[in-house]
Amino acid sequence: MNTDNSIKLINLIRQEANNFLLKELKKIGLENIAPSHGDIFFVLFKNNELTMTEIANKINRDRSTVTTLVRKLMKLGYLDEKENPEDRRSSIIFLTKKGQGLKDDFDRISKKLYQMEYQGIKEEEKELFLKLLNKIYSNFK
Amino acid sequence: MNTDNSIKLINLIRQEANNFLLKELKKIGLENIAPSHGDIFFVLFKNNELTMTEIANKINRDRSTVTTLVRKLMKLGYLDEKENPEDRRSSIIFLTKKGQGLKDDFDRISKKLYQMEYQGIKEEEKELFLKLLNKIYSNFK
DNA sequence: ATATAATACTTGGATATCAAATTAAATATT
DNA sequence: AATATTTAATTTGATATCCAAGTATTATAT
Repeated sequence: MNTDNSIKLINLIRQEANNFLLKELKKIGLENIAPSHGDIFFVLFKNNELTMTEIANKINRDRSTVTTLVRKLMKLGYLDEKENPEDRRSSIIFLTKKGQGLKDDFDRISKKLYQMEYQGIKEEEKELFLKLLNKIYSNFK
Repeated sequence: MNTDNSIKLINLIRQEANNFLLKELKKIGLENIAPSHGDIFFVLFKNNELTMTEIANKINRDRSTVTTLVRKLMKLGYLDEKENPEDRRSSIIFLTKKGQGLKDDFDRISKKLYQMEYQGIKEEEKELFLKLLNKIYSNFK
């Protein structure tokens, strides 16, 4: 066999993980939301303040995409922006109180996701799996 | 550590694999094409004739999505349809000569993709990797 | 000091995608 | 046989996404 179905499986796993996350986000009141919105929360929990371009780089999306994603989260009251004193072309995006309030939920959901993912998989298998994912990713870059 | 970045890596690998495929498809004259279009070719190489619903199930897309994807490939001359004698609601989709002509290219590209993916990875590692992908997928379903 | 280039972001246009509604045909129920 | 339900496909409407083009600001080069 020259080929296998690993890429197909990767696509399927991604879909299932996304569906899981969307369902969990819905439970905490985040509706009509894409996984990319979730990614934005994650990078802001970690970094507090970021420009549009920084967010785009961290979540691997086009800047114009991030514009619309962030605008939506602003409209919903989870994010806000302020002037960047160092560069008037850009503004700084940050979490509002309402946005910060979701951190515990996100941590919990994230934990649940990985518990589900690795159910019945031994620690050393998991480590090899991660090693191989990293290797494969670098093979493609 | 409760969590890792495996899902993120899976997303990144998927993106890179998609980009690779889009680039390769462009080389053989298939432009403005999505990976899902490629998936349709693959299932038709394997099955010759399929209804819209059958294609949708095999490529894991909504039927309305498949409608537009197939219409596009028809307009480009790669696919055609004929009446389904068993059910007048549905029609049967099949590859034209032009579409069939892409089979060798697809096989070559597919081979190239997996060679790139598994570069520097031992056979037994690859097998465990596939086992784990299957396990993880079933964990999510 | 001024022109040019680079950067940050937005806008506009296109497509993939899905969900919900619609239409038509096949199947099941009464 | 008449009606109801299910199914196949499409249409409609919405959003995520990208790319290309545009605007404004900052950095660099002449």
